[in-house]
Amino acid sequence: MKHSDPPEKENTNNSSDTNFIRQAIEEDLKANRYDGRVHTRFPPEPSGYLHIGHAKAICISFGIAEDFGGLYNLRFDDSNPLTEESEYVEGIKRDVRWLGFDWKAREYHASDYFETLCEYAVKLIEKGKAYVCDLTPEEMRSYRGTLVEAGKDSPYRDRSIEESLTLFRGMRDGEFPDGSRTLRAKIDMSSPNLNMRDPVMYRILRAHHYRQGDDWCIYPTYDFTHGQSDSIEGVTHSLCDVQFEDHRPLYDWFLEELEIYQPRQIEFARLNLTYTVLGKRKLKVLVEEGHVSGWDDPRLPTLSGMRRRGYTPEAIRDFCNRIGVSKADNLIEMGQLEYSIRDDLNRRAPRVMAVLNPVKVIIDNYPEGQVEMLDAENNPEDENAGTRQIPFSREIYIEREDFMEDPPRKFFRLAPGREVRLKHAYYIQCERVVKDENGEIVEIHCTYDPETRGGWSEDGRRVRGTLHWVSDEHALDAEVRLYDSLFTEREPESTADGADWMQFLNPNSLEILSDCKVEPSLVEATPENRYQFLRMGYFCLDPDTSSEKLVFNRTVPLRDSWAKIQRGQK
RNA sequence: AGGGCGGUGGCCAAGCGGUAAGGCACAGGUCUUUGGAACCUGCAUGCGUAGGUUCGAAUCCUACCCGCCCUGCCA
Repeated sequence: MKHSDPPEKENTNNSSDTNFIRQAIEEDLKANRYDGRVHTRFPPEPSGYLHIGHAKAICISFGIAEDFGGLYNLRFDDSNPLTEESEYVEGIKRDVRWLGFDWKAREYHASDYFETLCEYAVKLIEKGKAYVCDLTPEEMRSYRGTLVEAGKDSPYRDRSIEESLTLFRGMRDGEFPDGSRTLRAKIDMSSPNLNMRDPVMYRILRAHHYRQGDDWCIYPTYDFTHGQSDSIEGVTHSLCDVQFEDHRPLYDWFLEELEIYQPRQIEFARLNLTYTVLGKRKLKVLVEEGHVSGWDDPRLPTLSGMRRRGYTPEAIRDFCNRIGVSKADNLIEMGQLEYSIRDDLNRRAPRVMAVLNPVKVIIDNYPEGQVEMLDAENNPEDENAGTRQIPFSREIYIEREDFMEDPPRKFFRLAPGREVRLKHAYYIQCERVVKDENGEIVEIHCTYDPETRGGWSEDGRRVRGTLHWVSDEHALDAEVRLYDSLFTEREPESTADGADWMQFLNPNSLEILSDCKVEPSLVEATPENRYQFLRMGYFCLDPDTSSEKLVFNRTVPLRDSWAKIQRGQK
């Protein structure tokens, strides 16, 4: 792989082209450190689904490789048979592919290196750098020492090489019970870096591995697997979370003692997002305890949830580019993510009309039984999007909140005596309202001006408000699901009083509107299509849709300066 | 308390000894057949604090303060 040109800038509004990792790689290239190669990897454990934090990591590792004309691997770090399943590897692959990355044939599994890893272990034993230890887990913990006190050498530490070799073979051959012995690296029990205090390399564990079946009863630990896997794959730059900074000396120690190829590890800060949680274990709790409907619940920051909600891969990648890369702790505001999805969908999503909280409008002077087909542009941001025809008739629905009997100043919508424009249709003026016995408005009677077809008048009359609407007779019924943040706290995991994050679950994170009216063109909607419901936000069809019922998810509302004005008036 | 890593506006983030980029948010305004979008303007005499070096410091030095991570046979 020959490197020549600096990374291309695909977006000038980001700092990704100058981040410290790219700088380090440029320097390595200049120094010809890896023969001009750039080869990265993304190493998930198949024990859960990917979330937006993983998307950041993927965009960094794969994005850098792409920009430098290098290669990238997708490797499953599957050294713990207790938590891993094929279902997750399939889910992860689907999500990475959806994000738009193609790892070609470079799909690897650390479990495929088990035999090699075993040979590595034997080599370290032979060098006197590893030993079989008979300490129980409790004993090992007490021998380890504390953050401030050195640990003590295990009584088995000076066992002969031959004995350790025999014992390790016995471990592998299933001669000892689970957990009875471990293979440990012989490093330094007094190291201030706890990872260097004779870490465990192998454990005895009779568990079925989703790929290796029952071939093994010993499994390597992550620390004895990860670095060597990168080495075996010829990875040049192992980009990871800052939490592994402390492990780097250990990985380097293994690689040096093993005398094998050594990649360069560079750490960056993981993503944190306001009003949600991103820990894999926490997401699992939410799913397993039924607080959400599944891993793809649209309220979750999982990629499958975001996909179902209507997020596009382009928006997610744009977001990842915009937030930058550094080592400092960060908490990105949800608004940043919303900006990226709105920016993308504004340009691409066709506009349609849908009334979420319908109230009937009767146009008294419109001929009964008449139907007109009106031209409507599909997307004012895209000249090539074309137009469609929408039916107009005497009885229509408008948004309940677009009418007020006694409106405040600055309310530019429908009210008694007021004239507004029906988008793509006519000007209408409110004449009177009909209420039911509870005082609820059931009908708004209006008159229309036939001279304003298309929503325009020759006389230069100015109309401030424009409403969306759907024709009663032609409308499709739909359910619309509105989402709010999953948590009520900006940082549910670290509030001032240290309360448990679960208590901040937002009870109103899902609002179901079951009596919505949408324009007829939406019969053709599929979950892949995203729409702007005019003035309401961006929506997409949910897979829960059946032949009886259309179901839409609100991806994100439009920015709403009217809501802001209202807030200011209160 | 030991080790590792951080601290630049409300949230991110450039900056690499020559006098604080950019984005999001926010505030005004223009325009508008979406109260959307777009466009314009404003938004750090200041870079955790205190000293020092220098003609010149966010950048170098010293001390201190604060935050995060590390005591699984999880990854």
